[in-house]
Amino acid sequence: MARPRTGIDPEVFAATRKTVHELGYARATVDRIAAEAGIAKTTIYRRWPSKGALVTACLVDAFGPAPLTGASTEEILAGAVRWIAAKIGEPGIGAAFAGVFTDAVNDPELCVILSTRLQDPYRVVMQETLGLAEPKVLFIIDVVVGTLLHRMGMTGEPMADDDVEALIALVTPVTKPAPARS
Amino acid sequence: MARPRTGIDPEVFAATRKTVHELGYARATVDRIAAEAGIAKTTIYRRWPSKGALVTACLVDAFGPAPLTGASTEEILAGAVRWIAAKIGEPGIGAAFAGVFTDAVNDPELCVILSTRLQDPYRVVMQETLGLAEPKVLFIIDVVVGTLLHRMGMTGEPMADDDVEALIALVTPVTKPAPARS
DNA sequence: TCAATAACGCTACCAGCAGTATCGAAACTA
DNA sequence: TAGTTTCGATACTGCTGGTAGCGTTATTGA
Repeated sequence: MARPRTGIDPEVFAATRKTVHELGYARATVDRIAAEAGIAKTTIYRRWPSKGALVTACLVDAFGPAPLTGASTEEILAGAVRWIAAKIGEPGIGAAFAGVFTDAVNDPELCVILSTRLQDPYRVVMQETLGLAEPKVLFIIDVVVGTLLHRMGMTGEPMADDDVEALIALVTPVTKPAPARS
Repeated sequence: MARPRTGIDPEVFAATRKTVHELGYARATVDRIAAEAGIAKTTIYRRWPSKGALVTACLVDAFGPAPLTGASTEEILAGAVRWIAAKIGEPGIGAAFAGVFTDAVNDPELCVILSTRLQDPYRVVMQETLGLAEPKVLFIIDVVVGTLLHRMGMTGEPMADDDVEALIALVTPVTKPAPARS
């Protein structure tokens, strides 16, 4: 093996985040990201099949493992919501997330990548940690992530803390067996 | 005045919905929409400033006035959620909505159009009918629309009825003055 | 030390799409 | 009939995602 696939990935991810933060997802062309990272565009396409896949990998790298800690189910969920809200509020992350999500709507291949690489790992861990069935966890993810992205997309700003707390209060009852409906 | 600006708008909207339904938002090019409507692309750009503006106008036309009827605040809200969920589930509507929303994330001008023409009218009516302050209504819209679009984008299918009911149960407490938080 | 090899940089290129410009034709008005 | 305004058709620009080909560099392994 020649030229070891030098661990440039972190630099590419950093360049992706910076470029998306400065220019937005649409104007963050692969050319610019490559230039920012100091590599050639072709190198990016040798490692990721598409722009969406690159940004998805960048998001996976940026999010890291979910901090599912707490004394109770409520605390664990609350911590997870605050964590994802903070992550989406980081420079470039929210715009990148909304961008790939947007692209994925009409790109089945990217949709699979997004579900598999980004959503599924967190879904599985949440099912195990919270002891909930898959449909409920999927519903919670829809509500939490959908709300955060909608706010981000409509206002351009991440959701304020008190609204995040309101969101936590909103989804907490879902974890309980009988959602107190008449 | 010559050639009366014949009311072709309905046909253009129908062509837009059909094309987006068949091809998705990204592949629904303005050329194709114009061809489907039997008019020239230039005519479209004489009436709407951008593709996003066209689709937004198409959505406004498709949604129409919100049916805010019911005996109580809860019933009004529940009816509104079922209505918007059904609309987003209609062929082409959900994809079009997700598409413009996506485009708007990195297009400030389109963002303004989307907020002004589509969201604001419903927000104002909801404030008046439900007797709620603007931040609360915005929060409800974020939760309801964000959740529906996230489900649509991730699965490609509209949200099932029982999940819509769960969503209604989720947001109903927000309308009450003291959200039952310790 | 010296090939062989694999990944890289560079340049050029293609295809598709949003949006613009131009001009002749049609249709309505007065 | 003359004037006005919109429409259709065509051609074009600019940008972007993605691909191809080729020379180059650095590492491996003998």
